[in-house]
Amino acid sequence: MPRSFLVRKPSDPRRKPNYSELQDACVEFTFQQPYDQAHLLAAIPPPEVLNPAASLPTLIWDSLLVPQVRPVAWATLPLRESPKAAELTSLSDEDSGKSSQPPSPPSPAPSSFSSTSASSLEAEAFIAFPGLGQLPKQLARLSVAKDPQSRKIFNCKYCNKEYLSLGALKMHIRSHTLPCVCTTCGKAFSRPWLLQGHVRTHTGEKPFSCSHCNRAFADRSNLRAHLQTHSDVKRYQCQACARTFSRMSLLHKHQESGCSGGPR
DNA sequence: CTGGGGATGGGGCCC
DNA sequence: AGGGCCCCATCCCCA
Ligand SMILES: [Zn+2]
Ligand SMILES: [Zn+2]
Ligand SMILES: [Zn+2]
Ligand SMILES: [Zn+2]
Repeated sequence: MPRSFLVRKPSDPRRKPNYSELQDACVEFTFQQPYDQAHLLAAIPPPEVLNPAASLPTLIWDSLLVPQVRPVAWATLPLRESPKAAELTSLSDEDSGKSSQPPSPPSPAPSSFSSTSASSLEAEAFIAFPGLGQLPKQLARLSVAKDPQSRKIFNCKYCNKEYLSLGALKMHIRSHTLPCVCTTCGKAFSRPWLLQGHVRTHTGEKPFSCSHCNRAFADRSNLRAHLQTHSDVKRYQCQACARTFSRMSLLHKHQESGCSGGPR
């Protein structure tokens, strides 16, 4: 129920961000509310289920600017050197340069769990399941196998996903342990910056503003999506009717609702 | 019903 | 090696 946390304060737009709320990042915390179901589900994502090739959006921008032949389906590959990225960078420069963090105060390093080495995995497990005794420890223990090419494979004990690096696995495990907890509402997140973005929903801080219309956003990605609305040529095109859309989700809606547009 | 905003999850890259 | 940050993908809602 993400929306339930939406606390906008239109009458108090310039309220100073309560950065003290960030201190609670990744501290011990006992879940007392039934956890958001969607959140739990998201914590165990079967990536293969998430529309593998259902969508084949044509990024008009990219196809225009990157003449090389490549599968349209992969047109969403990150192209950091593309003009698109350049524009984003330039506009975000107005705010805070390259950093997505607003003028950030000296953020206290979350120390309670971020000790390095594999022991941090266990620490996080205990944080996430304070009442489960030894179980988390076992769950968090790494299972290292080897694939046919004799590379190490790290399995997540929560969902059995495989990773080729310990770092990747550790990062993933955070999505189970959710060590970063908002003191305002108790919602937990896998990473500090995710919590930080969430805290903005409490503070109303919107560090990313559109240079075209002065509208501000709390999230850079949402600003990016907004920028599309200023563009004549939208990134996502329906292959059947050639209509373009600013968002993948809109293209999906269009296709699922039956594209009536004649072929061309 | 469509478009757009809000919120959030995760992988990847860079320092 | 790990933390931070970036970008993408989605889902949910509302005007
Ligand atoms: Zn897992
Ligand atoms: Zn909160
Ligand atoms: Zn704008
Ligand atoms: Zn169409």
